[in-house]
Amino acid sequence: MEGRYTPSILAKITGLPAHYLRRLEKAGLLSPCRSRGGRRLYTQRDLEILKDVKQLKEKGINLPGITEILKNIDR
DNA sequence: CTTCTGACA
DNA sequence: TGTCAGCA
Repeated sequence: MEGRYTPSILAKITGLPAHYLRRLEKAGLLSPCRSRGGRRLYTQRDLEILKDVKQLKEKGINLPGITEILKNIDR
């Protein structure tokens, strides 16, 4: 039942641009999967992460800040 | 059309 | 963080 969210969907839900999702992935705080051709598949798991990321960003946190905070939580 | 990657400002 | 170019 993992929702396969395309970057546009996450961008809509999280309000983050598709490219920013890539940045989070590089930060190591996301858990994306790789599908056919190299397309990314985000799941409900990513939704939870992005939800936290969004909240932290609203607080005025940036990439490295959100990274260390979210990396502190293990689910 | 949509997504991915790399690079640059 | 946002935008550009090229590619699949």
